Amino acid sequence: MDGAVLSREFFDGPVEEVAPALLGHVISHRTPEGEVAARLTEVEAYAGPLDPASHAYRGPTPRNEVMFGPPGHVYVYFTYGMHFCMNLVCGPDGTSMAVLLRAGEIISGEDVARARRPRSTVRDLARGPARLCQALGVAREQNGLDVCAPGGAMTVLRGEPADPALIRNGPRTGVNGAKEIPWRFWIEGDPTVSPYRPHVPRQRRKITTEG
DNA sequence: ATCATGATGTTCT
DNA sequence: GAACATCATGATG
Repeated sequence: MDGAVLSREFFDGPVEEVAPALLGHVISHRTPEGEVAARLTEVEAYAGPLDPASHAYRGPTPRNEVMFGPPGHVYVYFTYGMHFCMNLVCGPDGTSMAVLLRAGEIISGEDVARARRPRSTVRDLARGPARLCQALGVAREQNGLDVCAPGGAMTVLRGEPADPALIRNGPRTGVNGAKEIPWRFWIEGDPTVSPYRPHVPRQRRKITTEG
């Protein structure tokens, strides 16, 4: 790792091309606790207004506004009442494409990541989108950060790009709409890639058939 | 290894 | 009110 930050132009393109191109590069986040870096092994592309699975499908809202801004910024959202997930915004300002970072291998700051996820094995530290955010210390406060600024708290560093022969793609994990769009990308054989789970509708908690 | 389930609260309708 | 780009845990093979 030579410390070079990926340029904003890298993110300023079609999301289905940027997403696989990110595999092998490195997301790094510095906090007072220390710096943690993860080599990306699994991502998903979301295509804005054309994509029923995208948070931007129904247009801008307070939550998704950074998706509509310039590329190279982080979109963080809160889900299931307890987890954060992070995306990198792609495409020109005014469009709303983004790449969900789903999994990675911790390559530096492992002690800090382990302190944040004390019950996790090393392999599972960033194996899943919410785990990745936890290991990196990413939450609401990081929403909107620019990852293309050298010296910034959060950056995407140039790593060894994944061998194209090892990149696989398939349907996105846990999404309801547009199940046929095969925009999950991962590095075949890497142990830190998360297990695929199809979408399951939540059953209603309370059933009041009696009384 | 797989499967089922509960936890939790924000966001949009 | 319903859905939600999930995870940890415990049961089972």
